[in-house]
Amino acid sequence: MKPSFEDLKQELKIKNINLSHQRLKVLEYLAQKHCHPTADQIFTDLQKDIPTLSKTTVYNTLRIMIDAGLVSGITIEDHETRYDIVTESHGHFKCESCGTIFDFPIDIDSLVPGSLSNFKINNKNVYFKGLCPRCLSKIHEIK
Amino acid sequence: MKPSFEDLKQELKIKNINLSHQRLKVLEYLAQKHCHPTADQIFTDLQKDIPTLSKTTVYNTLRIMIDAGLVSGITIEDHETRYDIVTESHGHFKCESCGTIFDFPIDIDSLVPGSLSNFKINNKNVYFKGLCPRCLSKIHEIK
DNA sequence: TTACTAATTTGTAATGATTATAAATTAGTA
DNA sequence: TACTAATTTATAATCATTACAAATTAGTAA
Repeated sequence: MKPSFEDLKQELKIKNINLSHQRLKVLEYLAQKHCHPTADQIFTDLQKDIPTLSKTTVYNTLRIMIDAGLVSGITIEDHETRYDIVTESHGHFKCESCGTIFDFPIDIDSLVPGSLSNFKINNKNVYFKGLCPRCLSKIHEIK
Repeated sequence: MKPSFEDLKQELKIKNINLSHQRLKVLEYLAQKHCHPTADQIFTDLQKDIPTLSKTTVYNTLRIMIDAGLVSGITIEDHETRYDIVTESHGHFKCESCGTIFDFPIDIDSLVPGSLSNFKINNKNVYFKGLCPRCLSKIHEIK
């Protein structure tokens, strides 16, 4: 269950982060679209609302949100980071054909291996790669 | 258990990939050092043996090995790929302080979630981030 | 060996995401 | 209203990776 935009605004206030117009728009975008956008996608879409928007601001804002723990950045190859409102434990599946990222439920906490008992684990990630149902069916059509 | 350098050479022969000097050196490096090096680390170290080595060759060779299924490239943030001889299922832990990557045993196959039943999964990855024991003890020393 | 062809390597330049920097703008406050 | 700090913006820099084309090397058949 994703936190609502209102919840997120609350969080920022608590952490003493100013709620500027640009920051709110970026956060709203992430809260509403659950599509794991790249920084560039966020920039391009928000530019329609905020014509003066700068890409640097998008990057700055994402950094601030990540540091505040509201947003996570995930990298699944392709040297492009995708951003996501932080939610409960889930895995990511990236389609190698269309690039879409899908969430899937997984109990990552049950994964804790005994061999890391002396490590401080801050962050756990599970990601799979392959083909999504839509791209699979396209391949069948071609054949 | 990592495959031996001889096993890997065998694999390449079977796949009809020429065993050039440069390719063998890259493969040998990965088979001997289990340190998940970056392309740049491989290049810098091998340059001592092969002064004429080009970084492009390192990238080319890694691409060929990945396509052949002998090597895997992992990206854990930081927009730098690290390379690794493909072995049985294991997770990766990256220390956020020193950057070292540690392997840990984990049964990734048991993770298959029912919600991905219509997806074709080619690749499964588990990575954690945090602090390794050595960096943890350094922090304690400072305090 | 020699000559020819294909594969490989190399160096340089291009790409593209991200970051650094500093000036311009905006917000907050007394 | 004036001042200060925070934020945004535009531009340039960085850095891993890729594209490309020339140079080298290897493989093979005469």
